[in-house]
Amino acid sequence: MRPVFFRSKFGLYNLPIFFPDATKAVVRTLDSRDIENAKISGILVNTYHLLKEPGERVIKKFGGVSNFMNWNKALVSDSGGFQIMTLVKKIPGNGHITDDGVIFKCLGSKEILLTPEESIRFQMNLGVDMVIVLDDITPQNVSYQEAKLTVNRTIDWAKRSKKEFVKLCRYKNFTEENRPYLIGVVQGGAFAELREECTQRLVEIGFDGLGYGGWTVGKLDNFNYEIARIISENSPINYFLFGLGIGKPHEIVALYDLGFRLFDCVLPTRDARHKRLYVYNAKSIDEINIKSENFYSYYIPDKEKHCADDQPVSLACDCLLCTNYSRAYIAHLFKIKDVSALRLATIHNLRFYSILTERLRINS
RNA sequence: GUCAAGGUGGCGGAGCGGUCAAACGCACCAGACUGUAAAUCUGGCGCCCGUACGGGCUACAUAGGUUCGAAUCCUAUCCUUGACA
Repeated sequence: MRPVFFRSKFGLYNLPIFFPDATKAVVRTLDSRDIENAKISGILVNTYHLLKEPGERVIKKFGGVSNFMNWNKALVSDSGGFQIMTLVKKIPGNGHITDDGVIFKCLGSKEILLTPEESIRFQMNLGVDMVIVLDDITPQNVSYQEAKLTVNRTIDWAKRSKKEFVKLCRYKNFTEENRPYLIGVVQGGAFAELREECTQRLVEIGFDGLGYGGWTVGKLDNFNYEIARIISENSPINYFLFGLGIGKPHEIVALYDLGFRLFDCVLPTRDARHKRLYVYNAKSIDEINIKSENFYSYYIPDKEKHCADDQPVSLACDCLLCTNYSRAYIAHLFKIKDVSALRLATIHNLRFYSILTERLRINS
């Protein structure tokens, strides 16, 4: 049986969990109480971005991210692997990758050297409940040989990460019961054979779980569930399977069925800021049927036709927005570009996702 | 009443003889967003036909005129604003 709890230093949390991305130790437009009030039980912060700002010195002074942002629930950090993809590989001149690690030069700031060991060490200092190893993401549309190189480097970095992790756990006197989780990340692009090999070799190294990055998935509805299945079938049953950067609500439902229990994604928060609110096609939370084909749709609050709509955004929602304000009001707030629109919409979309995980628990 | 400046697409506002269906901005419409360089980006936006390349029609206050050609020059009229009476 797949894990049913996630152990945090603040307690146990039921799975599945959706972690909104609080990349720079903030879910954009929200404060930590807002996140809690959306019934979110965990967030994900980012190694690269926190290393850059506010930097290790500040985080250390607070004894970790939880104190820094007064967040008292589950906390996960990402390794910076995704930034290797988006900030270095995709933008020539922004840095370079070697077998040792990666150097970020971007955005006029000081150079940041990130090695697998450094990523682990920094994440341990963040005080997170789950640490993710630095990986070398397989870009889209590369040859088998190129993909193979990223897999090899990912494996090599995973070994070094594990070694560093064990060393630090010993140094910090962690026990098996209170140490953070450590998860590896599977690469190999769309090559099933490479994905299988990568999964098996990571399992040999030994982790608490494996991540499957959403970045390399196909476009739109062509989500590569087959790769997810390969990872699931080749990993131990007690492993956490983490859908990194995943995803749209129906993708989460589908991956849950494949054994995935942890998810993080910028979509609900970014979409909220871009005026796309998620709405369950149901008259109440109890009537939500996530098994149905079209269990949700979007509400775009900038349409003129909504300017006088006195209904709530969603009847199947108990968030701050839906229990207090009309569609007309949120449309108005967006129209006049008041920042409260972003906050209310973000809280709403996060509550949509926390309801989604609640429904998954009920249905399983 | 005299003089001056002006009247451009839903709005603001460029253009001041041809490359103008008219820059740019706003508004509006459509789309994107997946381990956050993102409160962002892309496309459309007179009417008709075509998926598109494109073609046709009507337009820059109104009516005339000059010119091969006018949103752009001239005349008259009607409005707007300011100054002087």
